[in-house]
Amino acid sequence: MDDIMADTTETDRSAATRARLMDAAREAFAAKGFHATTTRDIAAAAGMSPAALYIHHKSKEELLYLISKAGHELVLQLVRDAVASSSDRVEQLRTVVRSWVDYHLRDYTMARIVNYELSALTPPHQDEITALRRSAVQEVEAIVRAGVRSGAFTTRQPALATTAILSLAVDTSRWFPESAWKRKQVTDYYATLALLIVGAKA
Amino acid sequence: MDDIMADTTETDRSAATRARLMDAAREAFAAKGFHATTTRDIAAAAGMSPAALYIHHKSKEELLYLISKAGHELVLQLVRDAVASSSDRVEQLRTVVRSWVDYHLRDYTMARIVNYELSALTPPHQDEITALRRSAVQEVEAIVRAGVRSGAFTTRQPALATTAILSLAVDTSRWFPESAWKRKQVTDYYATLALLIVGAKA
DNA sequence: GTCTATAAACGGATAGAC
DNA sequence: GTCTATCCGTTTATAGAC
Repeated sequence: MDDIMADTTETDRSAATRARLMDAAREAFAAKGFHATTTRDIAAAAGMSPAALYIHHKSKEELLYLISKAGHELVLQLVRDAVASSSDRVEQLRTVVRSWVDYHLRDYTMARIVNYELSALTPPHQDEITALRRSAVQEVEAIVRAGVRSGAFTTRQPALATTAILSLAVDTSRWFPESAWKRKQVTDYYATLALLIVGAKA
Repeated sequence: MDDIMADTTETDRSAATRARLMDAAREAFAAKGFHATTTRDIAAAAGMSPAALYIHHKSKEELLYLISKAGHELVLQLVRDAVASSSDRVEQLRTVVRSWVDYHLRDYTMARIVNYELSALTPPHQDEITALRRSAVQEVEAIVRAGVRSGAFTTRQPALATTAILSLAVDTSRWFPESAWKRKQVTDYYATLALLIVGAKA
């Protein structure tokens, strides 16, 4: 009993420390970029010595990889949830854009890493993350194409339309925190624009 | 005469070398980011030793600054040319979007630096570049607002519409070179989308 | 698990010969 | 103006005490 409790406590503590380091790394990578961030920055922000970082993570790049992977998995999940939430293409697209944009605004530090730090990953990690990313994009494109087939959307450029819609969402993480707009305002507007772009029937 | 010719030749040579270094730096910064690029990378790509770089440029950051400034001035010029090209708001917006997008696709290495390496500039340089950038954005927003006033556009969100249109253009520099689309296809499509976003009368 | 200390390599920038 | 050689601060990561 004591052993089990002790183990659980240890595991929780360890997980908490790992998470603290990931949070610190995420903030720093988002603010200055991966290469401009030092392990000293991350360790200091997490309240520990640079050496302690290496007990919990193999390298600085591993931190980036874990953050990027978590962020991409979140996006993928959010897209799949949106698809599952309705069988109506208009509703699916509206939901996916609302979720994607809201996520980029709410969690713009993670979004910046997801969108702009891919090239700092090692090639194997880059490949893995790129595959996740492609899956998410293709789920959105599938909604658009299905809507076109069913007659719900009228765009003659489903692939380019998808790229445009996702560009709107992606780019928010670049400018958002400095702008005066509220999250809801941007989310609502971009969901409307997405339907306009695909030519959703009124 | 000899002196004048000699001076002119020297100046030309020097300018050419400076340009070669800026080209090399632009490619490297665009591919890997400012902080991941070393002065050795730049010098090697320009075919000279690391030390030679410092005869032509004060620092690595100065190279970034010169590239970013040139890129922003080009954008500003292109926006002003578009405004001057017509008094019709629809035509102005169509032209500015076409130029902006085409520039981002044609010169995506410069565009990446313009869009994504601002935080690597020194604070004074960052301030200067940000002012240039704001000017360009405001010129576009002025077109949209003028169009709304004249009844040519119907959007009720001119500022957000401008942000959306520019986001489409900006984000192309992130994904373009890897995609299969041709420049003209993207340029035409995005000019059409811009008019759709502002609600241009058919 | 965390620390201090440090190894080992890197990177921006300069010195001085040519 | 360009090179080779190098200075010297910084950075990632590890060693070893506690």
